[in-house]
Amino acid sequence: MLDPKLLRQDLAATAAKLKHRGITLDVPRLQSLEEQRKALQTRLQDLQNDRNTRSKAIGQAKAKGENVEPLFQQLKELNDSLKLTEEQFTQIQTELNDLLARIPNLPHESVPIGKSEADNQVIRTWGEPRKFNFTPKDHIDLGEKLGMDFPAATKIAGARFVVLRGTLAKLQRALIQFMLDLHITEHGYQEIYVPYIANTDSLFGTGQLPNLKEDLFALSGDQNFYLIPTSEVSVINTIRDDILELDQLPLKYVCHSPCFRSEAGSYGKDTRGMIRNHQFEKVELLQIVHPDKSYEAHEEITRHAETVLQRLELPYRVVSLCTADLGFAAAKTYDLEVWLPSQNCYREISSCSNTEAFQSRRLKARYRDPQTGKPELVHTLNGSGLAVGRTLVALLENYQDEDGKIKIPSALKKYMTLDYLLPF
RNA sequence: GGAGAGAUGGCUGAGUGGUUGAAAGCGGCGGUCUUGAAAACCGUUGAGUCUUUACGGGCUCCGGGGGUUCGAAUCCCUCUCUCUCCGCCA
Repeated sequence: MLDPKLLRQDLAATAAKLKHRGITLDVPRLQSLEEQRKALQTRLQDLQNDRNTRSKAIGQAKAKGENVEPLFQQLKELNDSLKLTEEQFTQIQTELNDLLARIPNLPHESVPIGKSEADNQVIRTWGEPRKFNFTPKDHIDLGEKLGMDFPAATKIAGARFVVLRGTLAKLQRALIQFMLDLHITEHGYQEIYVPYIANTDSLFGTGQLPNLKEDLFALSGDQNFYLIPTSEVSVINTIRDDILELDQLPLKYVCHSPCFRSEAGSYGKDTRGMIRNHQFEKVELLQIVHPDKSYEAHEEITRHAETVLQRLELPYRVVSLCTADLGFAAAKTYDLEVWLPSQNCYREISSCSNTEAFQSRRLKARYRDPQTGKPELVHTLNGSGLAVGRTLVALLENYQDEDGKIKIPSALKKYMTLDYLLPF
């Protein structure tokens, strides 16, 4: 959520920044709502003040044994107009809040301005795409002979799921272990295990609700539960409503979890294979930091995710998403894109974002400033380190040989204890 | 699933319709004393929000939501969560 003060004091400038994201603020409506809010709130509070002092007076009069009947009558009348004002105020406030809750974060000044993903900026490229002396197969063809079973998954659940068997399932597990160990022992993250189901407060806090409801799997029943689309939801919500001490910062968590996404609106995109599934494994990096440190942390978290690809010797590039391509909560995002030989292009495998105070404001997640003694909003960051399903895809495609064997990169040897995945 | 007990500030914990945003203790911060420290003593110490250039002032908040009342932490309804006992269970 944006700071409501921005919309009061700096509405024109804020609207201009959102324009770069392709968002048009209804400025006249916001202005009018804000004016009404202000007038109603002032009136309401005056009336409440009046009621409070008069009620206290009744208490005092009663204690002295005076006749309080006339006072009652006055207050009843006052209460009528108070009730009316309260209703009007609540209505305006709700309308304003609903509007505010749907406004995305403002892009950081360093974010390239653009109209579509075509305007994303390549920051750096690592590694050389391998030259094949045969036509490389895609992961679906390769996987078919390695234990990747889509028909079985379709029977169980439907499209956009996968069953993995044998060494391929083990390879996925090895990737998870490898990533966790790397981030824990070399990058200083604490491992954390969390629920994969979250309530509406949590999903509002990280920004999936109300705007991105369509992307979520909702559970039936009267509890308003959702499957998490990323462990970011669960991990970041551990600090909801908290006031942290300064010396607790930064908090750095690494979390492996499955992620569940409805992929509504992506019909026809990546329908085959493991690129875009309803359920996938992810190792996620989270940081909760002092506001002055968040851009430093953003570079760091990106480097941490890159390290995974470097150790696996997978060519990739880092892309700074332009204003039009930023996610709802992000002020700035670097995507990591890995080379996929079958598609002859780079594909997203990680997304590292600084949400600044956008999430923490929704969450009321704060730290105490020792100078002033006052609570201040923390900044939150998230980065995939990495999406495991897509890493598996990249591994198969980049490490294949002409016979469909897959070489295991040396970084994984300790977890796999074999040199090749062999087709059967 | 059955029976019962709870949810109050950073923590422990009192409060039961009226000057209670809340006793007391602990913790935190400031001070006195001391060469320094401890102890003791004194003071101070919740969050959010509105308004104001500021000083200040107001409003809201005692798990969430709703209700009764001139007035609710306190009474009623409801939901959530926690604890104890029984049953079931990976």
